[in-house]
Amino acid sequence: MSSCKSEDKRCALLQAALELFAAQGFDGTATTQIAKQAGVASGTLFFHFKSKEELIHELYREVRGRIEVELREPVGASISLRERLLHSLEKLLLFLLNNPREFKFIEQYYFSPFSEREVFRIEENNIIHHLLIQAREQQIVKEAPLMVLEALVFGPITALAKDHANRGAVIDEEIRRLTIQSCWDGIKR
Amino acid sequence: MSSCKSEDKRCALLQAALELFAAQGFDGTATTQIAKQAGVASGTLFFHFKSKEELIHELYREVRGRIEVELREPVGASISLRERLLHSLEKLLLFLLNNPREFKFIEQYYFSPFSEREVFRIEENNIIHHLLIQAREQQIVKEAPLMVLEALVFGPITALAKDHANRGAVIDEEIRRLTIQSCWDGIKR
DNA sequence: GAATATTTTGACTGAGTAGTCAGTCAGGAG
DNA sequence: CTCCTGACTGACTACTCAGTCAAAATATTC
Repeated sequence: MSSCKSEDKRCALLQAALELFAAQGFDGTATTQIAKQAGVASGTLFFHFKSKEELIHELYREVRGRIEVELREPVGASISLRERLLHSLEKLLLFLLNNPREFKFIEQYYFSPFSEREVFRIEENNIIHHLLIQAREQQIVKEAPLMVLEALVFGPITALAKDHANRGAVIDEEIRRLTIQSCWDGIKR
Repeated sequence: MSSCKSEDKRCALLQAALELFAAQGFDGTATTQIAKQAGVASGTLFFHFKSKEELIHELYREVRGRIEVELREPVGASISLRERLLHSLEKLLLFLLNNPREFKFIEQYYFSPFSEREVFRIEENNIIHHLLIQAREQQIVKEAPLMVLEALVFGPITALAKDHANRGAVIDEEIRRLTIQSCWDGIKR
């Protein structure tokens, strides 16, 4: 925090890793390449991170933190639960569309053997999770297991993000609106 | 088909590759390990497949073929379009739940750099794709881009399959029914 | 500004990998 | 019986890569 030089290099390494991992995958990206892209020597990576695996976990934590911040609701907004939920879903979708590298990295992390050690889901511990529970309690959405409700809202959103990140599909305002609205139609009572 | 000795080893290699890839990923699995698991010499893999990459493509084609067969509808079934669609979705979900290795392999393939060369989607060229188009023409589902309709049905299904394959979530009959029904609620007019 | 602590460097190591190739051997043809 | 074919073998090669380390550079303290 105080000394900037050191934090800068660490940051540059995480940034470079994110870009390369998204483009080439974890195993397709050598640590030397990450260092090169970050503009540091190959050994520096291992000063800041114990191993390549630790770098990946650390990067995951960092990205996940950014998503949580992104979804954080403005205080004092007293609109309806339904509105708040739809708004959060829209924000999540927008974030994933605007940050395809982050999305690709996270999907990769989720399917990698790492994720079995360090538990993960975009879904957990975020506002949408809690909004769904509340909405179910208040009987404005179906009385279904949380797993089902989450699949019904996160599934379509990640499907669109996948189309965009991996195939360059253009997802305009209209498509986003239609999808989010239909997610609601799927879960509402 | 006729000569068994040769086909057997090729088959054993594909089978071993599927298991190991699902458990350890493409890069986490050495060709020697695949050969060992298949009970053949390391060189045999390269007799049947030009390279590791070709083995992966071949395995993908094989798995995809099996899914297509699985989803093939019985002829002469003259139930409604809605029934046929829901039935196909249920069959897809069941297949992915019953074959987590196939699911993991396919997801991995989709996110790997390979898929950019050899185009892929579970979605394309299958019955569900065509049923959705028909249903939209007949105005029994929403007038939305196909991408949206597909996201709304494949998204939740793959989300559940993910929960099951990667986290061991138990997806019972009730959960399947609820999810498929809700997918319909999401797309119906 | 000397002494000490932190950070950075890049050549190096050793483990492991994809793919090769000279040779084995069962079985079919003549 | 002899020759041939081609699936199969496994030791081998050329190479890559994560991680190390001794020394240099830079920052901090007294």
